[in-house]
Amino acid sequence: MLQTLSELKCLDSSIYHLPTLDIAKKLLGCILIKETTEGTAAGIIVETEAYIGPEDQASHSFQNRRTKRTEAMFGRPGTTYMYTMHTHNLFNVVTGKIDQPEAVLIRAVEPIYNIDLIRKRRSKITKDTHLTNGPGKLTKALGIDMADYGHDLTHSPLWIASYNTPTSEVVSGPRIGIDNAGDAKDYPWRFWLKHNKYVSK
DNA sequence: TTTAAGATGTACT
DNA sequence: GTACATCTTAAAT
Repeated sequence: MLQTLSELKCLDSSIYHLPTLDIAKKLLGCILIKETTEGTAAGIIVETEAYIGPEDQASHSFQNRRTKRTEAMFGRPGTTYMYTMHTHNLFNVVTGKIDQPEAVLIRAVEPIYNIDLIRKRRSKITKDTHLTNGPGKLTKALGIDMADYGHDLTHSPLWIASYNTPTSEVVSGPRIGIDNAGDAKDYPWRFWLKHNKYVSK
C-alpha cells in the first residue's frame, strides 16, 4: 500500500511506440491511477491482453473495421479505448501507429493506493482479492468510465506510472472470453504476473 | 425500427 | 454448473 503518489513518474510516452505484444508485457508492474472528485485510487497492473486488429478475429477492429465504437483504436498510441460490455466498462491502452487499430486490454490490477475508496466503490465485495481481478471490476473500482474514452494516458486525471520491476515472472496463455473468435482464440496473447493473487480466474 | 450478441460479473442451484 | 442483469453497437428487416 502506497501512502503517497508524489514519487511516481508518468510512464514515458515512448513505450507506447513499441510492438503491441511488448507493451502488453511491459505494462505489467506499472501503476494505473485515476483521480476523481471522490478521491484518487490506483493499482498495479497484473494482467493484460493484446488485441491486434487487422489480423485478430477477436478484436473489434478485425480487418480494420472502423466504426464509431472502434474509432479510438485508430488514434494515437498511449490513449484509451473504452468499451461497454453489458453493465461493465472495459479499459484498453491504444497501441500501434495512427490508423493501426491495436490495443492492450487491462484485465486486472492489484490495489495499491486508497483501498478504502476501492472497497467503497465495490461495496458488496468482502475479499480484497476480488475487488479488481477482472476487466469490468477494475474500472468500477478505480472510477474509470466512458467519459475517459480517447483520453491521453500521459495526463491527469487518468495516467499510468512506472514502478518497481515486477518481482514475479511474466507468463502468457490464451485470452479469455473469446470462444467464437475462430483461430484467434488460441493465440497466447494474455500476459500476467505468475502467482499474483489479483489475476482474474 | 427491430433484433441479436457481447473482450463480464454476480447470484443462485 | 446455469440464469440473467441491462445497454450499446451494428446488422437485418
